[in-house]
Amino acid sequence: MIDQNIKIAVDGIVFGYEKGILYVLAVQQRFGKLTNQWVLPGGFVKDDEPLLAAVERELKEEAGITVNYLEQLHTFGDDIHRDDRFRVISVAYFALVNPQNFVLKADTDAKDAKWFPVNQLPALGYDHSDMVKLAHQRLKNKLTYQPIGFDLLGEEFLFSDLENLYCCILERDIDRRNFRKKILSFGIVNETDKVVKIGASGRPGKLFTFDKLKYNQLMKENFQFDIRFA
Amino acid sequence: MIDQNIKIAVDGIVFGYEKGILYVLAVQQRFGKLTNQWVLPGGFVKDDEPLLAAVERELKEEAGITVNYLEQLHTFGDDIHRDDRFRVISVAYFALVNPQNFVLKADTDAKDAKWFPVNQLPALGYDHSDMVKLAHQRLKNKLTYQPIGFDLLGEEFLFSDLENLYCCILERDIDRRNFRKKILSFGIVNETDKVVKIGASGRPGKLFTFDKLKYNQLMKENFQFDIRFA
DNA sequence: CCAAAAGTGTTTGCCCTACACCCATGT
DNA sequence: ACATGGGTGTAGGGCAAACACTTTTGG
Repeated sequence: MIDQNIKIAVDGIVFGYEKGILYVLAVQQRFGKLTNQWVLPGGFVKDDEPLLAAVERELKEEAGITVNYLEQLHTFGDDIHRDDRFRVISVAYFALVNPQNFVLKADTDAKDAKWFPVNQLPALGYDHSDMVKLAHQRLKNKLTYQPIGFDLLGEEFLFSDLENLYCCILERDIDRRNFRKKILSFGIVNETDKVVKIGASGRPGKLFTFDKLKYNQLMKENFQFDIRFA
Repeated sequence: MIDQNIKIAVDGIVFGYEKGILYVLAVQQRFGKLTNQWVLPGGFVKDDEPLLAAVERELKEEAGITVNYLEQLHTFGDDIHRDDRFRVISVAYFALVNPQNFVLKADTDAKDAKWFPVNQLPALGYDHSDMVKLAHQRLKNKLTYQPIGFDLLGEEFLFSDLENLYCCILERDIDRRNFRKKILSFGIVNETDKVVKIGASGRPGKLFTFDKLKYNQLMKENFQFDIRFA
């Protein structure tokens, strides 16, 4: 048996989007040296637990959520003192969720769980602020070449929601007509016959749904999703 | 202290390119159950060793090489029996090297170290074949949006080398004129005044060098490297 | 003079960009 | 009727794609 004394943890950077604001989920620690400090949800991996299962469990336990999209981001293990108790290597996961689907609840190790606007995030414990920075970059990049924006929206959404999401995350203006034209040309959203009105006034808009099956089909045929606007 | 009994390892997927063929580095195990089995270079992380340092050390020890490019690829830890002795999580690294820079030598744990053409790679031990597949995909993708092809070539190279590298890795034909035009338009390669002739006949070609400084400068100014040809 | 590889411009068509007005609803 | 947000078409320019001949060297 190898003599090695390193512990392994997972952490989740969970993004949520609502009404023009991008949020990140953080939890407040209840125990240990960093009590009351805000950190990312996460924890140690169990001996017989796959990494993915570990993140999913932690997100459930610490904040009561189940995500729409989850992928491995990066493993943090170059700073051997990133946790000052003992050596911990953390596998960070990038996740997307529609915040409206959940009421946050902190049950196990977390005192509190809360959404923070990305741009008003307090300094987090450990190297978690770096993780958020990296994940935020990944989100920006990935949004342009993979249809992950839909995982931040509900099942049904207005075109303006989608457009605002892109504007907000990519931090630039988008031409409404060109955007709609492009998305529709992909053929991966379906128009429903429902119309809704959001604010107090204004014309109601049609609801759309993302057609994941169609997207998967297209991917097999060398389709390339790509949104890049000036 | 947390009760956890998981070991952590690193593995390297090292690509080399020479004369129209893409190679991967593998080593033959000298000890243990998988003796004589080909696997990727790698090994356990030391308690006080950053992950990056661990891969670099293993590549040096097991094959005597130092790479041009190294980045984290993915952490393999979902299959809890990927190593059947005990639970091991492996952080896989993606690396590029110019094979002409090194004579492979296997000194420590490895019986032998050898370059295999990617398309004629034997089945590797553990889940290392999956790692190679993933790394190969990463290489193909990254080649189109980051100038990492240069890390597979020597300091000086012919334009035809670069072109063939792209052809070979992306597995499609490239129009020589359009390719040269595009690369030159980026302004990230410099023409030297040297000319060399490769085969027995044919017109000698000019040597070029990659201008990394210029590239880094351009990156700060919102430059986007991008090679995608029909 | 023939074979082999390097070097070089132009035309065409498509897609991205830019841009402004009408429509449906609530107050 | 006005304010608010939804919905729509077109013209021009730039860039990528397609394409073939000349040059230099060795045998």
